Amino acid sequence: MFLPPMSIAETQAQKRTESRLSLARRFRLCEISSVATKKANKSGHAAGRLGRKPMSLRRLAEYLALSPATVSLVMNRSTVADSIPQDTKDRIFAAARKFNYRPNFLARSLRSQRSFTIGVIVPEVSEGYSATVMSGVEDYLLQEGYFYLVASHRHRHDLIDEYPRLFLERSVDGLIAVDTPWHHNLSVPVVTVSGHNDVKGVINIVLNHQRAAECALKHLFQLGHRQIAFLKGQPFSSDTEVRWANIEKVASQLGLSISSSLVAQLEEDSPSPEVGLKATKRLLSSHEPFTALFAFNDISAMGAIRALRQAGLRVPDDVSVVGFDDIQNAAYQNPGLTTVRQPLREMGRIAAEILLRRINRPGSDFHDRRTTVEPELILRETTCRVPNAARQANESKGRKP
Amino acid sequence: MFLPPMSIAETQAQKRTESRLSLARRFRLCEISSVATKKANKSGHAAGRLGRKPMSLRRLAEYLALSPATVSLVMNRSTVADSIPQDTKDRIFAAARKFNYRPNFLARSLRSQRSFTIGVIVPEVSEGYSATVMSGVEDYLLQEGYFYLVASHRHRHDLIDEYPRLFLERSVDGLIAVDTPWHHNLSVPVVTVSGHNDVKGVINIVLNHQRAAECALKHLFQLGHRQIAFLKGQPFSSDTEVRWANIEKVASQLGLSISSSLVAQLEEDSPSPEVGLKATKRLLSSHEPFTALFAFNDISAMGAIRALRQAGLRVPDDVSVVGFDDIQNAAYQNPGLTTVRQPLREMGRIAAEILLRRINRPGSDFHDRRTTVEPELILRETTCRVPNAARQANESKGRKP
DNA sequence: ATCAGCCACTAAATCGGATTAGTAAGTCGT
DNA sequence: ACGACTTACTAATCCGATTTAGTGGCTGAT
Repeated sequence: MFLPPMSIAETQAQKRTESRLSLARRFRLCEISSVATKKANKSGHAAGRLGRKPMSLRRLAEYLALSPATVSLVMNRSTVADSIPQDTKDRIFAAARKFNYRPNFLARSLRSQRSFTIGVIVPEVSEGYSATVMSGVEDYLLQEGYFYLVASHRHRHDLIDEYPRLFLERSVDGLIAVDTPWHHNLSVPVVTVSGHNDVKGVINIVLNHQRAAECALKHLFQLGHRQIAFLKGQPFSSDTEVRWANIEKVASQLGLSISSSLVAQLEEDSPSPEVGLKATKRLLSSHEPFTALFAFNDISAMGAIRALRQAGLRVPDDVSVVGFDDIQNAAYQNPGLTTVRQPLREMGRIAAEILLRRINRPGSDFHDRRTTVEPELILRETTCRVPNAARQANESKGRKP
Repeated sequence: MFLPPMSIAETQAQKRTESRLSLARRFRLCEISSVATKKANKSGHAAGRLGRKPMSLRRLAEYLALSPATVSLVMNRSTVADSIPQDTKDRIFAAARKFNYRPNFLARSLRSQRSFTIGVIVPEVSEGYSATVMSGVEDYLLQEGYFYLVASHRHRHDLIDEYPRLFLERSVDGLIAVDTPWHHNLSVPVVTVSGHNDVKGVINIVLNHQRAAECALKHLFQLGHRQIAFLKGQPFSSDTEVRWANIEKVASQLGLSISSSLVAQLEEDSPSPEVGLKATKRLLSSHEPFTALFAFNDISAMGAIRALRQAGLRVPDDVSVVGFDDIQNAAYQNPGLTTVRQPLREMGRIAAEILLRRINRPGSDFHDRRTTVEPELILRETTCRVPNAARQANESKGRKP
């Protein structure tokens, strides 16, 4: 038996939703301690004040003239404490409240071998993609009484290797890796978001990339675009290859041919649109005409738009642009960016949910190694029907072969 | 004596920069363990593999036919171990490497009362401001061998109260609060970033808001703008009041009068430019003319630009816009956003640095309760000289009173 | 009368390492 | 030859909980 009170209640009413209970559990803690601190403050900064050591189980037991064992069992609502009369229990709770007793987390974790902490490894916290996923992860974790440690590897291989080790050393109960290549086989459950390496025991949360490619390409196709340029992701991004494979697949299904000189790979490791700008310039320098561009993400799409503008092309009149991700302010670009939305927050939430499930019921869930979420095309203002001149050119081109 | 080896080296060479040492320390750990895992893997998935329990101090001591005390002292390079002959030490290190021994963090922390973990509380992880600050915080912390827990309060007062408590319960060594109103007086060091409440014992990292106001207003003033509209921050944002006070101060120094109908306060709690859009619409509905707008942040500036466009006004030709923060893609707006840059990453780094200093040398540093960083005006394309018609109107207006 | 069973607890081991106070054996000086 | 010092360690306590295996006293059934 471990973690906050209510364990009994949980066993008894296991059918009720877990999150409900966790909320209740958190609320209780909160209520108890806020009442306690108020009292403490009134009675002349008793506890919780700088310098004063927090109440320990032993001292609480001494005060109550009981053994630490009894107090612990009662506080944790262990079944072993069933035989303890209600008024003893009440005395214990009252004393705990009075001294604002909170069990030492480290001691507990040491004993129970559970830290209620998980590690999250991302390329870079300040970047929108990771940050949004984290936000979803956090949402679920905190609700369930877990906390998380974060580390950004910034695509350095040594750090990608080292951080998981450091996390394990700190006894995390599990790990979530976001957009990070994963080869480890660790002793704790791992869930990856947009990880595409098939390591056994690791569950992946991935986007339906086939559908994503369809969203974007069908849309452009229907608008009459046939000469489409692409910004392909950086080699280190774990989505790059799958996404590209699906683009090729869908393109061939649509009968679209992809010209290799209309594909530019993003290169630098930077969260700036600059990366997209440079790639698009390379695209433009090939002088092969195109009427639409499908970017690897919204950030690079923004850079692409700038490059196109600088080259005297209008967006969308001359070139339509489709982004990917639907980051926070994609809607507020000028013009508003048409993009393939990834439900990033949800992906984070799901990752956290699956991870906790695996932590709490080890052994199960080994079947669905992959969980897929669906993209959505968000129509805004960077795409339009291919201009007449271009269309004619396209059509005649289409007729020739 | 605690934390990774090298403590002795640290004492001996205390004059050398600390970060250097920490890096060295981390490198050593890294080197040792990677070598060890390689060996382990070669000799048939010995340790580190799923299921196998990690080596403990006791078992290591047994293997060496020494007491745990000896091994601990040697591993920690305690001065007490000075008298132990080098070959015994070598045997110990060799064995530790062989079995990939890593001391249990929880046990250590429990004993030494230090968790080498700090808590970071932010309004919302996925929002650019907090995320960028966190990135700076992380940078410094991980370099120094610390990890951090994160919690987003989303401006809910109950969570702002509760999370610090939960952090303390988890024995964090210190706390960083980003853009969060702070009234607590906790038992661990606290550093706030853009916190403006003067709680004793809490150090604030703040922007030089006077200079920031000067940057923006002087710039607009020099371009001839006299009728300037303002988007004031949400009441819950801890920068709102200071910033506004400084704007008023600088405006009066410049002889600029601020018309109350040209001030709109941001209202909703959302990271979307929508908030700025709405406020700007309110501004426009007053029908009082203005030639420039100074937004509370870049996000709201983006919304403002959209609102202006929708009202048929051109940016910057009809209305100049200045943002605040210089977030990631402010440069890639169309047109590029002129803004007052806050060195957010640096603020995070500094916060972490000061926090660790206070943790490691308690009692000192109580003097400088406030550390100020400097803003910088980033000129881009959303500001220009006030148009002729407006200038004439301004001038005649200026002459009248 | 006796034995089973319950009640209300508690002693003691455990988690894994840090640290202080010692101790036994050997060396050195006088 | 004896005390002082050094060398090379170790025993024991502590950090603050959790948890198992009891234990003594009392009740009720046979």
